[in-house]
Amino acid sequence: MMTIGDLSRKTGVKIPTIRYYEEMGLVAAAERSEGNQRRYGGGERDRLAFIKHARELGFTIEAIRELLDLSACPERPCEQADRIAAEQLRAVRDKLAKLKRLEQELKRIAGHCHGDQIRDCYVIQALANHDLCEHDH
Amino acid sequence: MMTIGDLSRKTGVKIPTIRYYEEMGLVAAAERSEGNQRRYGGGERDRLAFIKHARELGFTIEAIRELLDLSACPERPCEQADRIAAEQLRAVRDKLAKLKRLEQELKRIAGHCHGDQIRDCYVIQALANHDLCEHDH
DNA sequence: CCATTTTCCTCCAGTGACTGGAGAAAAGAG
DNA sequence: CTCTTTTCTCCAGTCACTGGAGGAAAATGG
Repeated sequence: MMTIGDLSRKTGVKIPTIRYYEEMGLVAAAERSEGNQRRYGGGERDRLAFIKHARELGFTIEAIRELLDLSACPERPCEQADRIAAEQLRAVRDKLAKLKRLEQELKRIAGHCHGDQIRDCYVIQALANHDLCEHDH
Repeated sequence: MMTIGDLSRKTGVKIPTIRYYEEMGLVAAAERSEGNQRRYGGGERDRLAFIKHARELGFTIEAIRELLDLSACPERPCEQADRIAAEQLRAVRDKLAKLKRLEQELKRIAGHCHGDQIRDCYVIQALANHDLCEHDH
């Protein structure tokens, strides 16, 4: 049996975060030692690793909850899991598209300033006047 | 003089957000009518448009505060403004790089599932086993 | 066995940038 | 004057943590 510190070191998930996941119901309330300290087995380590991986891929807590519920039912169809992953891919692509537009605009704005003083600063001017932008955002 | 609702419609910034910006000190505390309602002039509209534009480009409130302070000093050098914009560009590029990696991995994971049941679902398996990933994230 | 250090417990507040609801007061229209 | 719309303040919630305070349990060293 591991302490919460052991589990934290093994998974790279911070201790308060583990407790937070417990509070959110992503991991079951842990067994306790005589002195009321949490004790974990290998199953919890795997579950936490799953959660960490999903978080790194940007899944929300809610999506992870669904994925964990699904993974407990091996005989169910995997449509829903595929749907959740596809949805996350779409969300990431949306963000990517937005960020690419921002990058373009910022690159233009940041590389465009040839003034010395704020008076002539293109950064300030571009922010003050939306018409100086090439694309909308 | 505009009411807060007029200002909101003209700039596209929601009323509670305008009040929030006032609380944060991005816009000065507005003049008030006899009945204690906020009243705005064209200067505030321009300032709010500046803030909105900067937020759309992802600048933090703190960065915007600095940019606004700078824009009030036309004779100062514009190095700092350029630095803030360059820093934001860097932040956006960092996020872009991370998201691109996520996109790759999610695309691979989401497009890889040929099972019918959760038992064989690649999405679930990939999340459970980090070794199935091509890159780190 | 005891002292010290490390780890753990719970509770609570803060992050960033808003967002929205409750309840009351002011403004505008007819 | 009434009715509706808008505004006011205050406060709580969002998301996913993060960290501090104050105290108890566990591990380590002698």
